[in-house]
Amino acid sequence: MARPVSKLKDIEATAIRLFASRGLAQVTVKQIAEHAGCAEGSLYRHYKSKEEMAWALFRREVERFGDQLRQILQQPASFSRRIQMSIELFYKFFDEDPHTFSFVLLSQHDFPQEWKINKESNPEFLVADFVRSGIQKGLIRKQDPALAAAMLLGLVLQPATLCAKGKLKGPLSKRAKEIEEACINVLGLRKRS
Amino acid sequence: MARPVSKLKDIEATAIRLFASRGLAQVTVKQIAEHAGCAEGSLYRHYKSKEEMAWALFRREVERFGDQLRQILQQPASFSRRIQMSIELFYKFFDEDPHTFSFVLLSQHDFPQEWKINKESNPEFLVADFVRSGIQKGLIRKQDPALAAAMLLGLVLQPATLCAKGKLKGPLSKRAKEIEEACINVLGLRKRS
DNA sequence: TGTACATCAGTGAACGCGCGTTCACTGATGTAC
DNA sequence: TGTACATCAGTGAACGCGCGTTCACTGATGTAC
Repeated sequence: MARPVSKLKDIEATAIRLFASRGLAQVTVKQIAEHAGCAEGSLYRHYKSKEEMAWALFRREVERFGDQLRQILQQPASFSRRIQMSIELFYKFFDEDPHTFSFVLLSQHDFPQEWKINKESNPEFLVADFVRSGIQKGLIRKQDPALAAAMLLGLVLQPATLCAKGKLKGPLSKRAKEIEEACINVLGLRKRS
Repeated sequence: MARPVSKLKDIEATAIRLFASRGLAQVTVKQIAEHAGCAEGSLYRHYKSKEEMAWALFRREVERFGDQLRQILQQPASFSRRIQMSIELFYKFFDEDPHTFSFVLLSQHDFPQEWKINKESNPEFLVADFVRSGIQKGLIRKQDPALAAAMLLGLVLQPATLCAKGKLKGPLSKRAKEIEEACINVLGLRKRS
């Protein structure tokens, strides 16, 4: 029999919600405790510091997404089909849990230690590898994989970011088709691949 | 005869440099003063607070860029030519003053008051208007202008952001050609326009 | 030209608030025997 | 089954550091007459 469920989940969910809406630096431990309905000290039963908690949450969520992205990109489906599924995955994540996704998108620049994320689970690396393999197999136009990956990321992330800030109307899943097409155009996908 | 040049320029340049490399919240007034070679109190001769200074610098730089972008987009040149010039402008700004540009790119999410930027000088609005006019004149594929503008921004900003973080090799101006092509593909520019 | 005053940027010690963090205590639960 | 002890999450008052900001003072320059 496990111990009764702790307040950890409440604290984490609250922190993510507040971080997403106000930004890391503008959220105090006191506020997290108040909104989560617990004492300020509780946070320190689970994390060494506020900073460590934020980083742990960020990393966990990026890797959770990255793991699923890797599975999709490694499937034996066609190139364009894998692009389609990736974008659908992305927007499913976003629409299902906008708070978490906003948190990740808006606070990425607060974590200089980002590179510590496992390479296998890092979306940036995964996309670059995917592009590289596409070029190598002659499926897409010859180009710099790093730059192409950056452009793809921008194409997908920027609408999501504006959505998170309330500047673009959701849900994002409605936009998947258009963005997918843009990705294919940018990569210069040859027909029938 | 004007008063001798104050330390204002030093303070601003130093602040921008530090903000760009460590992030707004991680930079203290003490550090700015030390690196600028003046007393902590000096900052308050020119700005009400650290926060106000950061916002003023951010706004000034965005509007400075926006003003030039507007001039380009309003020129009587062809649609694709205006895209080309816009991207060149963007990367010229970046390459000429990477600190300032990194500061703007990396700290955008720290300013919820961003909407206060004059509409005429706000790159986001300008791009959306440009797309709208292109659709109206039948020069590009019919599409949601807000989404298309978001994608264009992402296409241009993401490589710059990765560059600012040292994840993509510069100078960006070398990449202008490829990114320009991507923009044209995304918009679905009809031939001879 | 000289004198008196106003203005303003710079100084740096001092201040005090707000914040993240600590810690002694509590009570609930698991474990050993 | 009962008893004694260990473990652990939660509590909230207290702490103290670091930070942004203030303020009385200085000296340089501009202005009035």
